[in-house]
Amino acid sequence: MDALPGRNNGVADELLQYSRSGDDVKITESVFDSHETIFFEGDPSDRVYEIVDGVVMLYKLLPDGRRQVVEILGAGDIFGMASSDLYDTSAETLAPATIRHTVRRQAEQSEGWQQHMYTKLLHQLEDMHEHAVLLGRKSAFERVSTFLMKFVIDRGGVGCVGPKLDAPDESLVTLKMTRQEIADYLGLTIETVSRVLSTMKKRGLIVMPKQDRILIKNVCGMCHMTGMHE
Amino acid sequence: MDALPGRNNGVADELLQYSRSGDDVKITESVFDSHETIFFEGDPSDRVYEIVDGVVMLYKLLPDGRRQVVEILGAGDIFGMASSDLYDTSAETLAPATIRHTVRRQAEQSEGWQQHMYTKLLHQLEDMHEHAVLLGRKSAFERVSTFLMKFVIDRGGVGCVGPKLDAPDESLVTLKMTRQEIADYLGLTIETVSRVLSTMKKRGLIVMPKQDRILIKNVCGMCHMTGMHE
DNA sequence: CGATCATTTGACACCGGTCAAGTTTTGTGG
DNA sequence: CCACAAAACTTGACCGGTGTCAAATGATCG
Repeated sequence: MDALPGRNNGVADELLQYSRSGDDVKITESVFDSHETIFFEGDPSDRVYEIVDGVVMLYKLLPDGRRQVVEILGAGDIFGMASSDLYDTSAETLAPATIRHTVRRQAEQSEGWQQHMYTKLLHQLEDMHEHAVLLGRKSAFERVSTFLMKFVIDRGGVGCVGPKLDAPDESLVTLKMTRQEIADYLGLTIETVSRVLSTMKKRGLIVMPKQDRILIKNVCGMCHMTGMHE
Repeated sequence: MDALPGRNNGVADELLQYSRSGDDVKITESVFDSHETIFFEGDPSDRVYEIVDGVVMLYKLLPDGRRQVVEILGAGDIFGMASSDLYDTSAETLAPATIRHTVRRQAEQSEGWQQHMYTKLLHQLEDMHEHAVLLGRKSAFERVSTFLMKFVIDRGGVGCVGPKLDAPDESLVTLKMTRQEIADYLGLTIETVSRVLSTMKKRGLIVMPKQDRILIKNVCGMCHMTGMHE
């Protein structure tokens, strides 16, 4: 999966910028492989993280093992803030990632940082609102369509320009999530995700040259299957 | 529905406290009846609101009318912040409410306000994570149980003390939402909510002296049906 | 090339949605 | 306070979309 389009995939300099107000603030940059755990739900929330590059998912587990992926974050996004002294989710990379971290207490003492967080958290909250609609009210087909559209840049949003006329309206999406992770994000089972993709293939809506490459043949058509248009 | 337990139901003085940094900041306090709309999704997001008293829901609609209630807010909670210049949800009172508002641009210019928002938004985000688990992974029975437990103060949380032994572990909940609103919050239909409550009644888990009064006969037992314990 | 894991596909069950009555509650006017 | 209408809620019958379980197929990596 490529970094999510839409906002701040630029240089990740927020921690650097805002943590300097203290005296000996240490910023550490680490490289993670794909599917490495950064922290677990319930761990002491003593660090905040910023994604320089890569993809990270936040998820929660129920005691019987059911999992819900609650957020998918990309370059420029920040995570690890917590309202208690424990993380409320686990964090795991979905793709190789470069991630900076610093001490949460220090970051939070910086006024500028908290102001920056205001913007970041608002975005995250609005994304969660949208995702709640998906989880609570959309069919399996609509969920997968919405998911695929997330990775099509500059399309499907409020200011969607629509397809260029008399040109194929295609877009190639490269997934960096397994079917299980997609299912856990969309509130479905792995089998349902697979079946929906197969149906889309059968109907000529997508082509799948590899399991993790999906060519959307008609972006505008796909967009109208998300339940969000018309 | 009573104000949600758990955090900041005290005096709502945040707007007052933090908006004073500008010179002629105007704070307006209004009284709303039950089921009055405060703003609609897509309206210009020029005000921020603080609940002094009452209950407010935020919801989103799909074009075909499907509705998802994404947040339920009580005294001390703040809403109307937006990352764009349009509200991403509609806001409507669930109970008679006293609500303060001020100009968003003015509030956001206040450093202290943004810092305060950091804490507020973190809480809201964590609530949304929890709600995503409910919407994505819980059965109808678990959803309704979880919903009812929201209104039982000091129980079911991480530090749950459990029931007092040799005493009935009861709790009376007064709902301020219609079945339709509960359904739209839990991602169910009105009929399913009704059926689950009837089943709980049949099993002696609850007593319903009125449609909006639910006496939980065994809080600890109810808590174990939320899917969150063992 | 074989072992292992991920994905797809099939058969079937069942939870929760849909549609359609009933029933209870609420609100209004006399 | 009652009569009536309207709204909210409950209940039943039925069905369809997803989940479950199992097997087959395809991908990946020594």
